[in-house]
Amino acid sequence: MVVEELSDEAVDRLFHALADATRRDILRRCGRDDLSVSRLAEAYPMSFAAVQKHVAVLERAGLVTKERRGREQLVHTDPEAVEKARRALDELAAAWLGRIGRMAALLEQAQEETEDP
Amino acid sequence: MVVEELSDEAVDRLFHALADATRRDILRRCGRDDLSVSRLAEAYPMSFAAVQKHVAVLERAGLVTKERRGREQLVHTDPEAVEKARRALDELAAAWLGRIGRMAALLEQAQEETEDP
DNA sequence: CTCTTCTACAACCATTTGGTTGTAGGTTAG
DNA sequence: CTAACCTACAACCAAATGGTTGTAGAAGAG
Repeated sequence: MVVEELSDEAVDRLFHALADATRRDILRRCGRDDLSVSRLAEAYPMSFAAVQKHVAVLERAGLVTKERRGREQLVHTDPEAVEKARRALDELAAAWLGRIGRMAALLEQAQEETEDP
Repeated sequence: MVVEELSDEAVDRLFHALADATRRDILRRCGRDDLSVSRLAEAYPMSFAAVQKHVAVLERAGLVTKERRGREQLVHTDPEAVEKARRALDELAAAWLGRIGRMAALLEQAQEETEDP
């Protein structure tokens, strides 16, 4: 897997897509099972078209892909997507917590005990 | 620090706040050094009031806090904020990547889960 | 005290977002 | 073939976003 640099716009789209409870729920559902858009739409108190738009936002952010299966379009969450988001967070953290030397270790080891001054 | 559960609205605010390049840059700058709002405003091609609004968004999301210092208001990023965002991502990942065994190992290795229900 | 600086906040405006309905095009079932 | 189903997309609307300017209040500097 290639470690692609994420542009500002890509990070914008990523976090924007994640900033909505319905879209996060779609990610969860389509992570467990690939679902068609209309199957998804049954789960939410909104129109089919609205769900279609949410899926489009997720797709533009690279969080899901669609695959034609007959007359249905199956949505499935990209397993690498979470890594992209995590990497974006890590880059931010590396920059903004640079003054706390401890963060370097935190990044390598991901997380450890977080309480000492 | 207690591991607080993040409400849907809190996660919304978190990711929404992160979905803007100017705000991410503010986080970086105020991670290296606490800066007053007007000092920050000098760095961006927009008005003081606009920067003030960005800081307010970050503050509502819990990513920064403001501390009065004389007539200035120093902004500094909350070192725990990145952990909150990371935890939100981890919870999402745990739910949506449950079917991919590989991810479980990654999560365990990346973050020692310190909860017992 | 007076002047300047820093901040807060209201009012306003253009654009985007999140929702709706409606229409049209493919694809499968009978 | 015809009917039913799934999807794509346009047009529209209310509300939120991201920006502006302007006014007013606190706090330091001189």
